[in-house]
Amino acid sequence: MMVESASETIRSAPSGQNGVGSLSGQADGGSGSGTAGTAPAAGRDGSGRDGASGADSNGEMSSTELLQFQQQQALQVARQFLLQQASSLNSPGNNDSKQSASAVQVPVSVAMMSQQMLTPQQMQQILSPPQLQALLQQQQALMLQQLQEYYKKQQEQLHLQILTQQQAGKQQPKEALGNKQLAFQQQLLQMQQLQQQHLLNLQRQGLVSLQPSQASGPLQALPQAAVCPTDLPQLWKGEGAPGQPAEDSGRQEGLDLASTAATATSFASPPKVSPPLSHHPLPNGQPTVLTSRRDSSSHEETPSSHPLYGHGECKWPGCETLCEDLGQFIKHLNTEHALDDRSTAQCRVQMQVVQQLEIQLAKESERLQAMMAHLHMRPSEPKPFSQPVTVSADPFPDGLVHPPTSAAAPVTPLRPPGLGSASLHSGGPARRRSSDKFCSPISSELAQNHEFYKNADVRPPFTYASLIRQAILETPDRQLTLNEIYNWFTRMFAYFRRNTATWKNAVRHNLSLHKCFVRVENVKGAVWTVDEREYQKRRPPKMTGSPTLVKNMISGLSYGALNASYQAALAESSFPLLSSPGMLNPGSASSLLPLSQDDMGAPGEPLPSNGSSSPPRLSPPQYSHQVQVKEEPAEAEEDRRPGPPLGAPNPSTVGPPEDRDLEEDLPGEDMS
DNA sequence: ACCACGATAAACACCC
DNA sequence: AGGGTGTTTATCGTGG
Repeated sequence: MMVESASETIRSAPSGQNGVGSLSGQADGGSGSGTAGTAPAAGRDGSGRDGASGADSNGEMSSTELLQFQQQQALQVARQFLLQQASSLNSPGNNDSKQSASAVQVPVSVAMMSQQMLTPQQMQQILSPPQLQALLQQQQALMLQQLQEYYKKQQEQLHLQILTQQQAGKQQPKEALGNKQLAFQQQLLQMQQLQQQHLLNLQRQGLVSLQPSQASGPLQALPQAAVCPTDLPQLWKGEGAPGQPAEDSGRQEGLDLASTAATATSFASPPKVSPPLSHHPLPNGQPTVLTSRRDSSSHEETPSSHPLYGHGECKWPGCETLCEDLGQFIKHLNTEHALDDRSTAQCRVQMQVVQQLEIQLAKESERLQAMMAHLHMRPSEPKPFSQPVTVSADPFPDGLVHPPTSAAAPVTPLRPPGLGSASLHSGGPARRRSSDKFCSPISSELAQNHEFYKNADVRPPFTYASLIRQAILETPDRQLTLNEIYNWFTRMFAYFRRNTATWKNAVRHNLSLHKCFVRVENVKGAVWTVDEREYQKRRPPKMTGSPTLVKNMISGLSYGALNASYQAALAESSFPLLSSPGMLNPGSASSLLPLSQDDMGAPGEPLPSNGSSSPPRLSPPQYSHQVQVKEEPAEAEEDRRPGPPLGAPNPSTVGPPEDRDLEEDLPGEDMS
């Protein structure tokens, strides 16, 4: 109890009287084993950067400095994105608890209102790892876009400066001019290199901070792929090679540039393009460069515009602060919208808004097409559901769980991270019982996100019962001692490396409470086994994917009007999964062959329509592969078939369970 | 409002 | 005595 008090604030709820929030509570409170929680450190500083506005001492800003300034701005924005993301991913507890208070008080746009109570942690819980990953990717993508814009502008400016200088230079000695041009071109080159490095680093940082300990985890590949490094160069290329400035592109901005350039009197300042710009990503994601370098933050009317700045006011969601000029705005941006939970949350919300809008757009487009087709306005190729649908529908229909890692990557910006039909809901905290009902099969989900859970301090979206069961089923002989169960928890989930007292108690509680867990006296003491039938019985075979369910699933993301059609879309796409007949009677098979249903996982787990017989429920290959490779070879395999238990009595046939079996024989049927 | 569930906390018993 | 293990009860929040 007191434990939470310290950290409990996490939940937006000011009145967190209830222990609910304690999930992470003790975690951060206690210096606890910050095994995974490297992020906390990273999280904080974000805002620390400013200061030294006067660094320029000269009062004049060289073009180089201008560039640096802009780069810094851009990078800072990017950094914030990444840091926020990373820190929130890594140490929800630490981070959030501290700042949740502020997170709530922010006025936000209408859209955000609905979400404003979602703290990063909640987001975490709401979103499943793949979703989080997708989010991250999207953020990165967005960020990169921003960066690219910045860079583009910088380049344009540079070119313009060169041009204007050329003209102005008529009065100057040619040599000087030539030098200047050279210098500029060099700068340009350097800048471009820097850009690439920055971007790469940023990406890497995002990854690193996301998975500090996993240099080569599957996750890592994901974001990179998502951001698609290859895109960047292309984009940059589009801007014109260093040697050949894209003069045209620069024209438009030339106006303001010219004016601003005028302010920057000393044009020819030595190309001191900061070589010091070491881009070594710090472990905590703090680019030294950004913080250390004198930061321009203030004075200087930076010529270029800012996506968040328009009509003299800050366009940050919910913020309409008036800023006279860009410089002021930048200042404002850095102070008011620095790295903190609030910004993070807002950012995420914004992303979701965008995503949902995109989905909505796709949906509406589809509808339009259909309408037009119907009206014979044009031959419509009823192209299968476009992006959103495929997205939401694909999670595991074929059992081919797209590798959370790689699959997410291809996900274009359209991929609604939070929309995987099955995962959305599930993302929620373990306590959400709905999670169990229609989230992906725990085993497959686990297999997919094994690394994620293992390293990220995120609470798995499964119930204790599911987890315990999974732990037990993962073993060859399907039985575990309590301690082994504990170990499995800690081994598999970073989250459970923390509040041990709490969850261990919960585990014991669950073991005792649920009939599905059977204690069997063994030579080596007592072991716990799973009575599949009981397990399946536990829950109502009710989740037919009713619209309401789906609705609820996304209710957390409600976006007013958007919702209606969006939900409809989602529902549509989800139904195939949720309503599959197989789900109605998942127990049938399992009741007979408790062991064969490895991933029956949560009963509610959406299973491919094959119901009982067909094996390809969920990509066996993947599942077994992952697990095998990572942790316990063979176990996974065993899962799927009544594999010959090694030596130990088959749990399902062990005494006690047997009795129970007799008692209730046809659970499956009864249910419906 | 009611109920089922799940999470959490805590008291208690038993055993080593 | 103390810790690990089990059991049980109570409370709370969520969601149907």
